[in-house]
Formats: sequence, C-alpha cells, structure tokens
Amino acid sequence: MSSTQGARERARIEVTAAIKDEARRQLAAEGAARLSLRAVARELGMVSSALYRYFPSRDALLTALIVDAYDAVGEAAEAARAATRGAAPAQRWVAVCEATRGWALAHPHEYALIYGSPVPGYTAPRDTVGPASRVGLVLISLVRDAHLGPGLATARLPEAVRPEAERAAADLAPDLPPAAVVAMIAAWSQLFGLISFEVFGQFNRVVEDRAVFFAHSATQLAHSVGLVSPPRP
Amino acid sequence: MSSTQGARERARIEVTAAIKDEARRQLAAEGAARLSLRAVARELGMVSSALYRYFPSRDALLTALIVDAYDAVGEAAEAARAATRGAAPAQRWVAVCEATRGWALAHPHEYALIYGSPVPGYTAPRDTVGPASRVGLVLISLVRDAHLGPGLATARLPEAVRPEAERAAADLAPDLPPAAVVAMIAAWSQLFGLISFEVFGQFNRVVEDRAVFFAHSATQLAHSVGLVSPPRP
DNA sequence: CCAAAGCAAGAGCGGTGCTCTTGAATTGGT
DNA sequence: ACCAATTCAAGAGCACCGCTCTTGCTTTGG
Repeated sequence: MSSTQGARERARIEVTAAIKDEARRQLAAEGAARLSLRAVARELGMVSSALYRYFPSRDALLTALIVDAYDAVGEAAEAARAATRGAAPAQRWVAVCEATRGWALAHPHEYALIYGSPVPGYTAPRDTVGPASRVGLVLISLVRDAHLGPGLATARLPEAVRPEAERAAADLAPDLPPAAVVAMIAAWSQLFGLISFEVFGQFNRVVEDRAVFFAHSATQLAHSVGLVSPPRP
Repeated sequence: MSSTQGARERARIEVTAAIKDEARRQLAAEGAARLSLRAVARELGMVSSALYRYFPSRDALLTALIVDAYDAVGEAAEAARAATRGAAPAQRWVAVCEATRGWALAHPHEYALIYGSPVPGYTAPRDTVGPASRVGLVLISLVRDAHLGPGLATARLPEAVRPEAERAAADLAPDLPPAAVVAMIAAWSQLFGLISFEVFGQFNRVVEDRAVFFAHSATQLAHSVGLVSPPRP
C-alpha cells in the first residue's frame, strides 16, 4: 500500500539490481557469449535456479543489459551535446561522436552487445527500440539546430535516391531537406563503422594514433552532413 | 609418394571438408556462438571425439571458417574489380563496394563472424591477417590506379593528423599522398559501417530501399577518396 | 608380413541453461 | 492474533556442451 511495499518488494528490487550488476561485471570480463547464469548466481552466493525468480531466462537478463547499454551510450551522447551548448555545430557534432567513441572504448563488451553481431536466436523486444535511437536523435538535433549550409539545403540528389530520401525525411525529420537526411543516415552508420573497427581490433597495425584519426574523420563526417567548421581565430 | 598420397590421405581431406561444410551450415542456422562440435559430429554420423582428429579444438574450426570467409569476401571484391577493368575508377569503387555488400547479405553469419563482435576468448591467429586485408588492398589499388584529382593530392591535412597520415601512408601506400591514405582508411571502415548496419538490422524502419541508399553512399565514399565520377553521356 | 601410424569409439570430467518439486518464510486479510 | 495465500530458495535432475584419455581396430608402408 505505502510507497515502500514491504520488505519483500524491496528485497526483490535489490536482488534484481545485484544480479544485473554482477552480470555486467561478467559481461565486461568475459563477453556476452560467456555470460553464465550459474556463475552469476555463484558469485552472488545463491543457487542457479533461484535466479529464475528474477529473470525468466538468460535472454531476459541479456535484454535488460542491452537496454541499459543503449541508455548509457545515449546518455553519453546527450551529455556531450549539453556540454557544448553554444559551440559551433560542427564542434558539437565532433564532441558527440567522440563521446560515443569514448563510451564504446570504455565498455567494449557492452558496445559489442548492441552494435556487434546480433545474438542468434535472440530478437530484440520492443523495449529496446526507444533507447536504441537516442544517439541518432542527438545527431539529428545537431543538424537541425545548425543553419544548414546552402550546399546541402539545395543539393540535388540523383534521381534514383529521391524517393527514398523523401520517405526517410518524412519519417525522421520532415523539416530537413531530404539530401541532408540521407547524408545523416549515412554519417550515422559510418560513425559506428569507425568506432566498430577500432573497438573490434580491425585498426590493429593500421591506425596508430586512433584518437587523432577519429577526430579528423568525425570532422569530415560533420562536413558531409552540411556542418561547417567556424573560421579559425 | 604420388600426387594422391593413399586412400587415407584422401579420406582425411574429404572428411575435413565435410566438417567445414556442416559447420558452415550450422553457422548459418545458429550463429558462431552456438556452433557445437557435438552437433556437427552428430549430423555427420560420427562421435564428437572423432572430430578432434581433424580440428584440435573448436577455436581451430572457427579459425578455418574465418579464413574461408575472409577469402570469400576478398574474392568477391577482387572479382568485381576484374569485371570492371577499363571502367571509370569511381564506378569500379562502387562496384567493389556493392560486391562486398552483396556477399555480406548473402552470408550474414559468416559476415558477422569476421566483421561483427569478436568471439570472446578467441584471438585470431596470424593466418587470418593475410586474407583479412584483401578487400582493403582492392580499395587501395583502385585509388592508386585512378588519376588522383588535384583536390586530395594537394589537400592540406590539419597539423595534428599529419604525423599519423604520413606513418600510415608509409606503411600502406608510400606512393599515395598521405591525405588520400587517411581518407581511404576512413572510407574503408565507413563502408563496413554501412554494410554492418544493414546486415545487423540497424536500418530496420529507417532505410527502406537499401540498395539505392547503399549505391548512393558508396558513390559519396568514392568522392571522399578523390575518385570522381565521369561526366554523364 | 608385420611393426608403425592413423583412426573411431567409449567413458568420463566439469561445465552449461532450464524445469519441476519440496518445504520454509513472509505476507495481508480477517 | 492467526491463518491461508503468496513468494521464495534450494535441490534434484534433464539434456546438452567442450574437451581428454584410453582402448582397440584398421590401414599403411618398409
């Protein structure tokens, strides 16, 4: 009845959080494929079957971790946008990209969980689509806030791309020119291409100074969506 | 002694190939994480322990599949380059990108094996680095063959990127201007960002006509590495 | 022709996700 | 204050996993 619904309810919440914490620890240590319910239970001093009182299956526990990961990277991106309020749009774009990269490098296994290979036999439930779109929404908002350079605003798209561009623009950002929306979607996926190659080790022996390379590439991406760097002082 | 070294040798080769084939089938059906030696053996009518005569461990079998996948996508890219000999560099670039995408869409699980999350606890042996670089080498060769537009050849890089650019250029393509090499590496990773988002389902409910979107984005990538489209007839 | 090498098979180890049953504890309504 | 309903941890057990080791049988090549 009251706000704290008895000791039982409270214990349930606490144990659920403890399970997620321990699971996240094991995720960081071993990766998603090696996440073991028995190991989590062992570490928490309980029996494996008791875990099923809190999560009906291993997949359900994974889903909880996935939602948390999407929220965490989305929060990082949103924080970078907030921290650069007033700066030039291109700089804010790069800051958001770098915050996303930073989170990914700090949480490589959680990043792999959401932007790596989908877990086979696992289909993301509806709960994940909202959190999953947060980074993309941040990027869109930056493009929207910027005064679009005349380049993209009036850019003529090839005839074949126009229908898809207009459809995507209608869905995502009806106030933006279709050419900008298409460029945004491409930049969005390419941003995660850059991050994935770094996190997944594809840049080994290819790129050494990855921070510098990323900052440069993110700046180019900003240009590709019509954000222009301010003149140097 | 002879070219066919006895029935034993030949049987070994055949069984090894059968194991890889069945493993590839299970990879497509269940994904890398659920690849089970016992299931492969069961399907082949042998006992699980017999498999260890052919592959010393599950990881060794995975490595064989990974090398085969890198070779397959590399071959697809090389075939596209060969098929467009004489065409404009930008068109050849787009053809190679589309061939890579086509292979990925046709073999999503093998694609995930090589460009998705690394398998936890598994470190790629040396054998994989050669096959892994084939697509990248194709892209480099196209940029090299093209007459570089004056834009990238003389483009001034930001001071911070110059050392890394010159280092990468020395390693990968000493005959190309550093600015082009940096743009190439970025385009390379961004290409796989586009493909991964499509294969891994991130474009669901975002991009509908994905072939058109990809062709357009690949063309933009070609421009970003200095390849210019020929004038329309 | 026979010793050496290659091989399939079986048993077994410790691990996994998951289910079902049992008995104890807590709870809320009377 | 008590008691029935609910909630829970625990245990046993199922079928599976990767992997190792030993046991014999078959093929091979000198």
